[in-house]
Amino acid sequence: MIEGLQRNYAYLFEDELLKEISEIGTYKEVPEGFILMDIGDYIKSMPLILSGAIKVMREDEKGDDLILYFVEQGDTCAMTITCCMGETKSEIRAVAETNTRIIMIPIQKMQEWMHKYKSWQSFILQSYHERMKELLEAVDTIAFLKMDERLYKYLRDKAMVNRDDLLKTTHQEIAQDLHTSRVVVSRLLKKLETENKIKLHRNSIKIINL
Amino acid sequence: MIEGLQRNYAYLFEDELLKEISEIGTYKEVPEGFILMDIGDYIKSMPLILSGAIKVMREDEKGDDLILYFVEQGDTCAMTITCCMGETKSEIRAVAETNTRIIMIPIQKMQEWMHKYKSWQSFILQSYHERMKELLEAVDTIAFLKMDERLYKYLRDKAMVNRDDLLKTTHQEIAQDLHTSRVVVSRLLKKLETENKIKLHRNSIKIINL
DNA sequence: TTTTTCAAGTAACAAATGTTACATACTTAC
DNA sequence: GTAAGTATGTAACATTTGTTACTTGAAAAA
Repeated sequence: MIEGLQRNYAYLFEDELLKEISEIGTYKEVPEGFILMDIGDYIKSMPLILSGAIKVMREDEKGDDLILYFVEQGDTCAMTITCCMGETKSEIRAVAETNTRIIMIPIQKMQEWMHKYKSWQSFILQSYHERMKELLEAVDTIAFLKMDERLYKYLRDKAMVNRDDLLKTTHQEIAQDLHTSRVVVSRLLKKLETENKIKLHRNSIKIINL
Repeated sequence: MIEGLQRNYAYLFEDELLKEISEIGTYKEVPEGFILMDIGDYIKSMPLILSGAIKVMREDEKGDDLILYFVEQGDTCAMTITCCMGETKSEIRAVAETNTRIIMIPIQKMQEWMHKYKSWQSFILQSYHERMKELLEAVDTIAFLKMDERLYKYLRDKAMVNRDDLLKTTHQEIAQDLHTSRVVVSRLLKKLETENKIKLHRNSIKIINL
């Protein structure tokens, strides 16, 4: 368990804190598609990602989704911090994009360490900063890009966190993530194919020149 | 100077911290339209709002704006905290929506107080939480609402922070805030008027049943 | 008063996105 | 094998949003 911790967090945290994390945190492996946190959940622990990736989603009144961003190893979910601090409900849904290994830290420790370890405090504040920036990037994408650009960006981001330029997915799933319809996605994917940016297959999409 | 501080922050901070704030912070009055912070600026102090309101904006590659949210008295700009902590550039533009009174806190103190005062640490984290929530609400608005709904929400929000149901503004200004065109705004305003939600005049808009 | 400037109204059209309906082809279950 | 289910392709059309161009009317300047 401690090896993934070493690899991703050793340069961030002092040894004593790393030791505490490995003693107190609970190691967890979750499969692709696993819902780590849902909208309205009360959060009692925060995840440190050892490997894999997490998809952060927002939901509209009708229950339809919209992807905000992906979070990768070495990161945590800043919305969790927010929720833990304020003891409020989650505003987002976090879904494992790939098989993912995490360490869960209970919120009491999280708060305790804020005072005890300067590196932990920096990490928490830094995480907030990162997530704020990602949220702003999500705003840019949604507000300023047209759907074909959003789609291409989504495919590239997804390929990136999956470390694979061949995406196993369907047009329907993509449409759900982008909060649009399957027909629109098919149409724009076809366009991207004629532009030689992707290659379409059944149940998969290959990204050219990732 | 200390009176606005008392009114908005006395219940949040211990007396000693309030005293430090009033000694160290610099009082500032800025007029409507004043740019408190621009994209790319290096931030050396953070503002505590005593009265008034601030409009937080994002910019696209072409230099066109988009409003994210309004910040009111009793709040601070969480993006500032972010920037101060990380010593990075501002990601947003902050413009005084009304005449606004603020206290500026230099970043050294800001960090020092994080360790010294528990109430300050809570305030900072709480501010992050609030701003994160507002950003998510902005995402909802941009991603899930149609332009007429966004427009109506904008008008109501603007009336709220101005504490006036008669808005002094032009269609052009609204279009810039919503990242659309004047013609679109005029069209939808007309529609809102026929729905008896607003009343249009030259250079002003009256909100019915605010 | 006359002229100029600015805000707003509106028509006509273009582009982007969303919707419905159906065809086709691949995969899986039987 | 055949049948059923699923993914994709595509046409036709509706709606929303963006753009251009021009008009009207109010306010400000001359």
